[in-house]
Formats: sequence, structure tokens, C-alpha cells
Amino acid sequence: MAIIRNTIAKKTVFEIIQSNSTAMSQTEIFAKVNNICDRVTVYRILERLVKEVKIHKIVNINGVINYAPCNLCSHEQHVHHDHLHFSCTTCKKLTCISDNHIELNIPSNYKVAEVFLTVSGICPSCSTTL
Amino acid sequence: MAIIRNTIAKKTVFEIIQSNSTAMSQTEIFAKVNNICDRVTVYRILERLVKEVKIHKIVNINGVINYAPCNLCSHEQHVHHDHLHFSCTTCKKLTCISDNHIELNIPSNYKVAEVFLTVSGICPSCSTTL
DNA sequence: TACAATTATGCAACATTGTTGCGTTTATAA
DNA sequence: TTATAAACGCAACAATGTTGCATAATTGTA
Repeated sequence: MAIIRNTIAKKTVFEIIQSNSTAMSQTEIFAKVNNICDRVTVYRILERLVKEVKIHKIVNINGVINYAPCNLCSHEQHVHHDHLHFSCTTCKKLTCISDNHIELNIPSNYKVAEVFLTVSGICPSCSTTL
Repeated sequence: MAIIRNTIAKKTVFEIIQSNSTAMSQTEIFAKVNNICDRVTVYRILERLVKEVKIHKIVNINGVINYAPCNLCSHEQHVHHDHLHFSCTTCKKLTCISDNHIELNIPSNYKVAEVFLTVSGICPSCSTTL
């Protein structure tokens, strides 16, 4: 019955994710851990943090998986409701905007688990530099 | 000024995508072309078909890029509106459900290009086999 | 405090997905 | 029929993610 350990690497990874304003990919996270652990370990830590519902996975429009802390949303909302993410086509950053309540129009024989709502475009900091 | 050619490989790839009920990944498509062309060619054909707005790209919840024909939506809708996709966590298939009109609540300094709405869960055929 | 149990890690190797360069082939317009 | 640019094949590479296995480290318990 899986005892969860709070290792230095895990704490570090979690703090990195929490302190960043945008969602981060494994690559970005690994670049920030300063070699305190292996690349593979980062993957495994991310997996565990997702399972513990401390962070959540979001795919940006390029197909790169990003991770963000579960701050903006309660656990309940995270699992069942609507989360809006903005994926900037210029800087590639993925930002959690807010929760948006939307009405879905899905046939009843589909069992819905999560709703992913991602908007692509240009973020404020990229549009000001134009 | 780019003359578009309609090659056998391109026709084949397009027909494969059109005749399938769910969106397909490059891997699935390549498996069906029966070695009439190279793996790289499939990638390049897909790129062109996207540019010509004959198919569109959708990322499923695993980060795998899938392709679907632009049947369900007009060009206008495709670019600017809301498309609902269902990503089955069991069979990994991505299905175009319908267009859903949703009200977005995004700060005005974000410039919106496309809206991606993907719902994860269990599709009808996977839930009946349980 | 020491020990046992098992969680977490490192390393190496591999798998998958997608990209690039370059020389050759082929479709299309004239 | 031919010239030209689009499309292709091949090889090599890059990025991202996974697996197996031996070792290290954490935590509850004696």
C-alpha cells in the first residue's frame, strides 16, 4: 500500500513547477533541477505528482506535455470541470487562465472524465514586442 | 508560387484519412499506405494537406498528433470556432463529435487564434465491452 | 538507534515520433 | 516533348518518453 516519500528531488521539482507562472515541460523542468537527479527521475517524479493530484498534465498545441500546479482549481474541478489554457504560438508557453464553465453537447454514451480547453494565439508579452 | 501536385501518395493518404471514422496518427496512416511511399513522405504530405485546409491537426491527451478531415466544419469554423473532440483513454482513439459553441472568458490582451476542446473519457465501443 | 522493507534513484539501452539535407524522380504547364 | 519546380527516398539526426535492473535512501518499527 504505497508509502509516499518526500524526497529532495521531488520537493525540488514541485517547487519549480509551483513557482513558475506558466506550465512547464519535462525538458524545462529538468533544466532547472541543476542535476540533482537524473532525467528519468524527473519523469518518474512527474508521474507521481500527477497521481497524487498535486500537479496536472496539459498538452500544448504542439503535442508537448506540460505540467502545472493544481492551484487554480480544486480537486473536484480539476477532475470534472473546465480548465482554460492559453497556448502561445510565438513563445510556446502554456498559461493557465481561469476556470470557464462551458456547456457540453456530448452524446450520452460517451463517458466524460476530463475536459481540456486550450486556446491558441498570441500571449500579451509576445504581442507587445511586435 | 507553389503549384500543388496531386500525387498518388497524397491521394492515398487523403483517402485513408477521409474513410476513417476517427482521427488518425501518422503511425496509423503510414501503416495503411502499404509502403507506396516513405515514412518521411507521409509527414510531408500531412503537412501539405493541413496547409491546404483539407485535413486538420488535433492533439490527443497523450500528446500524439492526430489528423482528421475537415468535413465536420467549414473552413471559417475550423479556424475560428469550437470543435469538440473525444479522446478515449482506453482505445486511445480520437473522435470528432460536433461543433460546440462555447463562451470564452479570456482577458482581452490575449489574441485568440484557435480553440481546442477535447474531452477525455471512455467511448461507446469501449464501455460496452466492460 | 539499528534494521528491514520497499520506495526512489541512476544508468544504460531502447522505442517512438518528428525533422533536415541532399541528390533524384516525377508531375505539370508551356 | 521538354523545362522546371514540386515531390520523393534515403540516411542521419533530434527530441521526448519508456523499461529493466542493480543500488541507494527513507521510513516505520522493534
